[in-house]
Amino acid sequence: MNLKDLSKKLGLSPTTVSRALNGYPEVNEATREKVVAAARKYNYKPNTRAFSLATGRAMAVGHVIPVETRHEIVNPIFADFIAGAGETYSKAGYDLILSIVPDEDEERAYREMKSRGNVDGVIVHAPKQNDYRIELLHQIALPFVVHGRATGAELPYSWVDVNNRRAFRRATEFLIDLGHRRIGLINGLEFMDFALRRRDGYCEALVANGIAADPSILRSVEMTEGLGYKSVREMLEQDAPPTAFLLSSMILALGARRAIEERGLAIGRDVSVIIHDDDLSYMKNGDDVPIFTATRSSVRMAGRIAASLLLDTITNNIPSPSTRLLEAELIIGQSTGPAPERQSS
Amino acid sequence: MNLKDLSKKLGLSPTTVSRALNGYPEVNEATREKVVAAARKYNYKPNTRAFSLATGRAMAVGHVIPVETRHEIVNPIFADFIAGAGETYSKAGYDLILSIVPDEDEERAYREMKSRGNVDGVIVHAPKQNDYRIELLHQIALPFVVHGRATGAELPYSWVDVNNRRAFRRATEFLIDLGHRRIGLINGLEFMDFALRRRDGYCEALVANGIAADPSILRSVEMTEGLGYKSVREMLEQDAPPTAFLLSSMILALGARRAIEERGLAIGRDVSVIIHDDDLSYMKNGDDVPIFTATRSSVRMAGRIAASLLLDTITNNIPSPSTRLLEAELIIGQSTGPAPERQSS
DNA sequence: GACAGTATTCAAACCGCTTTGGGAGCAACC
DNA sequence: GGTTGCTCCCAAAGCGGTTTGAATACTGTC
Repeated sequence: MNLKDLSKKLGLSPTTVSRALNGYPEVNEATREKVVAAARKYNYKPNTRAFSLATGRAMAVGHVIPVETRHEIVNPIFADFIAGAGETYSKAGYDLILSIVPDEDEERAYREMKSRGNVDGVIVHAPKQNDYRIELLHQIALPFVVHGRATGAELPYSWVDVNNRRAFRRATEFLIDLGHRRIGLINGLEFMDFALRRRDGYCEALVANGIAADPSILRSVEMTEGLGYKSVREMLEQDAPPTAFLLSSMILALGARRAIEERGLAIGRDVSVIIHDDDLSYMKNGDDVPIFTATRSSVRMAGRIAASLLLDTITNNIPSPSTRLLEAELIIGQSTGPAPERQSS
Repeated sequence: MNLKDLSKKLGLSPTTVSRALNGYPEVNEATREKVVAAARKYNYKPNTRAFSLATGRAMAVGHVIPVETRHEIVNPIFADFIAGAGETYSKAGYDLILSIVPDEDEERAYREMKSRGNVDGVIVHAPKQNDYRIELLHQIALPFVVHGRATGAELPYSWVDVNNRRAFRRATEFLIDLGHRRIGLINGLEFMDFALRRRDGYCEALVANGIAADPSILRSVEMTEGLGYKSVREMLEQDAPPTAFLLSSMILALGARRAIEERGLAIGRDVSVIIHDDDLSYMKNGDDVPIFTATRSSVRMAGRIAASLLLDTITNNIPSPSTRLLEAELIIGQSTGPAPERQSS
């Protein structure tokens, strides 16, 4: 059922039918009602492609996801972000186009989205320092919102981010206040901007308390269960193992727990652990009582916020470079406790 | 840069330019080369909307994801499936449209995809018994491939599935051969077809060995870390706790491990565990040596297969209802061992 | 009753592409 | 030289909407 068919059935011109459905004032109310009723009856929906060809609006948002190289981005955190963003899009009548491409095709993917005209804007995931995409998107004039920030970008841009630096500073201070002096950090990959900010926060707290950062208890890894296990295990095998760990994600923490318990140590007593909790739907940090002490910020909520910021940008409801900094809350769980007495060796 | 502009620059008609680029024979090779060169130079890409309006092909595939009710589908397993499917789509020049909608809008979402014409086909996720979507999609004539199967569907349809029944039968038999008699099953939600098949396989093996299934050691839950923990913990607190567990996913297993170790038991010695391993990129079952004994089948691969099956269906390269049953391999890890001697009480 | 003014409706152009149905130019053939 | 058969190119008609500009019908005014 298309517009022509529908207008024929009603004995009206396509013009009038289109106007009636789109709420234009120059159509008789009685006519409008008839049209609306008929549209419902025949289940008429305007063809998206024709609509957007005519209007120039694609009614879709793109997410470009590079895959299978340095960094595997299709992960549980990403899934929750997409879930949040997707809800927002479908409420607003926008489609979500996911473009999963090999790393080397990423730039091409953005360019094609623009030149083929199948999106009105994009969300930029996993920004790195001096991320080239910000200039690229400015240059090709494709509206965008960054999830995270890209230190070093010269042009202004819209972003939604968690205050990673402050969160990790507070978490580190919390451990220091508990008497910990050797605090291991298992961070995400440090070419990612969020990871750098987290390390900065961690280092700031150490410096402020006169503790020197020790590279042997710092790791920058892909945030998988396996690497969480491996990293923590290696650190625990050192001569002076950390008494506490700061972990950049729940997934790392699951591996960390394995390593710690495997050594016969108890979390919260022998070893303290603080994680960053993205509030993943499939890996909740406990129901009522949190398992891990954590800096918590829902990535699904970040998805919702980024999506609506982008939609507002697209429809010009909002001044263009617009930003949103979310604070993570520090929630106290059972995984932290006072530093154990130092063993005399 | 659009077709008209490009053809003007070349001094040719849009017709010829279009034909040159699309490989039609009735154009001089010299001309074609000129056109192709110019297209590259000006970075011309045909507008998708116009293309698909003209051809009737949307060049896109839809995935409808209901959210936030009985069952949270945006999960790590889903993410890996999408990653696999997405790779295939982008290689073939198709877009992936993700529609994340509240449960009650799911049917409408499919109908709109059809009537708005923005996809050529869809992948059906998480089929249930007698899934209504199969009849619906037949009725509205939208090509589709099901990831999984829907027992009770009357019409034929294309699907890609793992042989869940056999996998779980073998896993159960393996445990029985090791001497286990009380084998707990933590399954996915049993309105999902895959979960039913897994339970069937499990029960078949028990029956074949003269063991009665005991409802007190069967669970059907959402596959989260938290519920894995809770389920296993409850079972271990019973008077006659299971000596082995069969778990429907790696995520459940992470919770199970927590429950088991919390009780001071050792996996593989005191308690045996077999999981179904979807080979998730972020939760690998060990690198070289598998951690858990597992029935393994890559869900990312399933995504690739389902996607190409769908594309073949859309382009009529393949007889319509076409199916693919994948066998899971049983890999032996460190989480299984002989049943401990029965303790005399 | 002529006129201006307003309320409705419609025909046609357009968005950017594909594709049908010719048509020009040229060589080969009789 | 006229017909035939190629090769190569083009004008124009869609695809299914929106939107501009104009036409028609209906009001009220003097």
